[in-house]
Amino acid sequence: MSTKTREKPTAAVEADSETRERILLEAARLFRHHGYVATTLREVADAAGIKAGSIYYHFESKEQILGEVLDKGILGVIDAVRRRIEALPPKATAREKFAAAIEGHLWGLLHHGDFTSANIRIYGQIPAAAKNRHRKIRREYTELWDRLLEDALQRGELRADIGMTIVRLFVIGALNWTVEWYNPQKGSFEDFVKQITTIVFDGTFVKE
Amino acid sequence: MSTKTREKPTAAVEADSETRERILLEAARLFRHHGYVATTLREVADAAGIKAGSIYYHFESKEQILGEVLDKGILGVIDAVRRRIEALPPKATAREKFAAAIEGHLWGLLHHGDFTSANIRIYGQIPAAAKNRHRKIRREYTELWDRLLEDALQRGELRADIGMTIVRLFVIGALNWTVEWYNPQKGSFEDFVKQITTIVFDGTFVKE
DNA sequence: GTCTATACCTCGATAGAC
DNA sequence: GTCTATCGAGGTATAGAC
Repeated sequence: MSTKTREKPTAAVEADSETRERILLEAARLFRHHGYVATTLREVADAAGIKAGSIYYHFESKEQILGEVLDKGILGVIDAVRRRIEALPPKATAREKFAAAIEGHLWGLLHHGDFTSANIRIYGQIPAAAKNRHRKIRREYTELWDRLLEDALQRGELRADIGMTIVRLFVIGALNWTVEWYNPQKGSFEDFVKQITTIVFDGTFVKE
Repeated sequence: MSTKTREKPTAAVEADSETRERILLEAARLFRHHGYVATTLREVADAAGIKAGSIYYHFESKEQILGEVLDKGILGVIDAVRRRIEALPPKATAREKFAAAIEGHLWGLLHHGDFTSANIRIYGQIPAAAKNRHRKIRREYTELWDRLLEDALQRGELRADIGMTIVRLFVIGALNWTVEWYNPQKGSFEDFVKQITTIVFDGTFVKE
């Protein structure tokens, strides 16, 4: 009984348990479609195949679940954008960098749809405490875009007759909202990105 | 006691009472910032300067208040767009019509900020019954934009290499989201409209 | 690690006085 | 037309068995 075979050290890595992940996944989906307050922990538990009380073994509170859902939403996007920009050759143009950022943003956004949509939809409505925690990470992300725009402006690639801040707010807002209407059954993702990128760079109307 | 002076006929016009309007206004503001479910009728009553029970003299239920808030949000926008398009001379170009629609949309949107933002933020999260009532009016509005785009395409003013539906979804989504970040203290409304319109028509980057 | 049972709270809505 | 008082339902969170 003492020297039993312990084949795998099972590495004390407290890898996220499967149940815990399922709770987050279902919470994101329900937050997205019904809102944070309207979603009950009984619903989340039900969707995850457990009972409500069991949630508290994995999380301290409903608000903690909210926090992790919000994190997953934005971190997935940021990561995708950073990767694509870093993968570019050093002498890439501002336009190429900007295109990489758009593609990364859309990929991260649509790839984690429930998390990103939940983030976008409910961010304006969450408790102030949860909002404060996320303000910093959001600001870092906008600064990343501002650096891209600043670069493009100095190289003469960005239009100079529109405020940089308006461009950033308009573009990120427009990209974010695509998660509300994007339909993967109406064409490939690559094609979708191409069209959105074209609109952002060159607009929707024929040059006068 | 019978023939008492009744000076003003007070016109049986059941004009929206002041209290009723105040309830809608505060409800819109609270729905916008906290969501529909998170907002309690006690909060609404408090903000409107009455007690919770009194709300039921003016409305049958919380959901009825929601319906009227959603209506005000979208009807104000539709009305502003229609007016501006109808005010154009008959031989206006598609570009001029589209610009008028953008200006009207932004004006209606930002002029009724609490109602339109509440509409946009919570539409994805309201009870199915409330959603169904509004689907029709939303569809009529998108058809209005589709006619503008169809016209522009046939006249060769709209780019032909981007799907019309994508353009409509992207543009309306982008415009709607401006209510989340527009700051009237950072320039005039006219200037704002001009910049947004330029981006939509001609994009953000210098022509290659 | 998940269950049942339940404490405690606040919600939307109603009834009836004024 | 607004008030106070209250009902029944359903929320988050906890305690303790298994």
